[in-house]
Amino acid sequence: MATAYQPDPRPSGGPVRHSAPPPDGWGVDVLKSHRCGELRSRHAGERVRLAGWVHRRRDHGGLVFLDLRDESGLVQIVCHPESAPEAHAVASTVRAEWVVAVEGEVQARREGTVNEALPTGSVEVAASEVRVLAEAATPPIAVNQEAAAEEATRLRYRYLDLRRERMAQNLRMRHRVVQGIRRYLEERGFVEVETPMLSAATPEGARDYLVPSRIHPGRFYALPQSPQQWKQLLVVAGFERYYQIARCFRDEDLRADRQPEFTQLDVEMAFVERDDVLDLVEGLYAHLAREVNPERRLQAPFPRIPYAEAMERFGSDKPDLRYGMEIADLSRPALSGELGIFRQAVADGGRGRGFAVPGGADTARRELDRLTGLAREAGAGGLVPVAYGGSGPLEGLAPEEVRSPVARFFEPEVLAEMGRLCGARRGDLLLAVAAPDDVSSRALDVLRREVASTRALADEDELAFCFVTDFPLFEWDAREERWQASHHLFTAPVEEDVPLLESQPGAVRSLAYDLVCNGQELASGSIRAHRPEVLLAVMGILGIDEAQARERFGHMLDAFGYGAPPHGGIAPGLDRTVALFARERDIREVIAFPKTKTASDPLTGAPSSVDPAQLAEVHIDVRP
RNA sequence: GGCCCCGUAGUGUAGCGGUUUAACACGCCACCCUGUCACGGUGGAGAUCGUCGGUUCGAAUCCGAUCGGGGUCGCCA
Repeated sequence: MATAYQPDPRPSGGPVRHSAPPPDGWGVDVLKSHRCGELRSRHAGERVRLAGWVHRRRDHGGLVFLDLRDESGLVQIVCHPESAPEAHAVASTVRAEWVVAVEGEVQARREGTVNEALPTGSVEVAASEVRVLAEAATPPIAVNQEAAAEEATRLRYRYLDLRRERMAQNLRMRHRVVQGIRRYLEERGFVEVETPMLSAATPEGARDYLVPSRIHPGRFYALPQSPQQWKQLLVVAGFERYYQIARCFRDEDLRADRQPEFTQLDVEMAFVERDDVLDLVEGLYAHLAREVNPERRLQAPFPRIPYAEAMERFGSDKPDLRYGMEIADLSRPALSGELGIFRQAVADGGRGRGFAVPGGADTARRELDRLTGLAREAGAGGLVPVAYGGSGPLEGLAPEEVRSPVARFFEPEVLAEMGRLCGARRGDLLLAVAAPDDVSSRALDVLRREVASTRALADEDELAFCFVTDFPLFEWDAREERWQASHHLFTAPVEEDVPLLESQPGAVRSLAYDLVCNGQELASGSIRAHRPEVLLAVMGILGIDEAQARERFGHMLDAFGYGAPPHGGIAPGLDRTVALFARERDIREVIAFPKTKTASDPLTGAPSSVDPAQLAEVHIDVRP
């Protein structure tokens, strides 16, 4: 498929709208007495001055209609050849996207000519004067319709793309979300503090964007991947409730939900425990959803699901809770059959696990093959489908009522028991795999999401938030054969697991948590290890001895030595949050000037080559 | 970095070895049109098919390289 601009999936909302229309005269100045979109029947008889872009022209030879568009919306201008010949003559020459000023009288439209689809549709402005303020070349992408356009074209002419209703609405949505965040946090005593963009490179985590130093030959600043250390230092400095809407940079490959620069709502709080942070974020998102997405359903309080439970029930640490299909352990009934794969899996420390697809019994063979392929790609040896015929509960299942390639290995009652464990009824389809837990989780997660997607089980009008908690503190990096911090290295372990630090690092739970909505991770955070001895113990597991710790994190350890309050925080991704509320699946649709897949900007040409003299100043030789 | 998809008038697509003078829609230009609102009607202009190279009697069409855009795995919280 071409990489085309997808049609806007949302119901068409007419012209650009504001949550609260501004009062009359908001935009009063020399050129404009009113804004196009605010004119209503009550303005009939008023003389107005308007200015904006020609959205569309309808030339009847005699009469000419202009749809005039400004930030507030559209209004129809009518130009009569008899009563205003000069205005009519100018109107006959204007083209789409020309900028014009109009003076005229607001008139109620006569009966039968009212346009119900337009907020201003009950009136029109009879022009006495039309002035051209700027002509416009024919735009390479149509501003007045939601037509497809190549991503590169959209970005090269982003200023035109942003004139279109969808993008204009998305950026206004972003503004409203940001304002909502600021108001919410302001009411709760948070202080917004800026932190440096030029800081020190860190070997951990993502690749840094580097900035060469002119004053220090051979040295580099790094753009922040996040203000992590700064925010903790601010808390140590006595700012008990800090936040920042911070730009972050990561030099990694791009995705629909990843840009090289992106925005985080960075939050840190002193004297808090995990639930204080979660309560705050829950309140914030419930507040934002009510404000910008009042039409969508939301369940509060948000479920708080430990990581282990999320993996067990959904095979994922970012479960989509909008549909059921929870995973069940099928090992016990599976072992009573003759099928070798289940016995083998259990003998190897794995299990038989599966879930039921409601109404899936009629799934075609071809589709089952495709799902099997997906399970294999995820590492499973195969997929065991069981289709239960008829309707009603799974009692008294006859052999001919079960359709499965493995039916002959099991008594019908055993297959029924497997179905019951997944909550299946007749008419449903059981999908099961036999594998180690990490493999079955991965495979069943893929299948769950695939089935939900093909069967359209996820309700787009629902916002199913949840928190996932108690992540493992470490994860094993098989390639480098060492433990890595699964969140980041300042994350505190769960207190009761501290004794396990030495003996079983993999079993230590952390006070890290994620905010998840509709299967997407929106935020990540943790309570921090603020006691130097715990921090050093954690670093020890990560292979950082005290000397190295002093070398690299001495400033943090020093700071924590001068009276660090217990603290923690979270960092929601703003771009993802806005995309969620704007019902967009690509964060590029909610960023004014995003980068392409190859991290370049077709509008400005960045990244560009620079003058050799400029390079010499920062002591850089570029290899040919 | 690996794999996959796409690149044809301004825009989006069709054409996928030879009756193609490269088609269609929107847009654009001209003329007509006094109640339209995705106005309507008639006519017209506009493309060496991303670029370079190869195969072939013949290439938009097949092959290779390259550039650009997108997806995905790795990477990334």
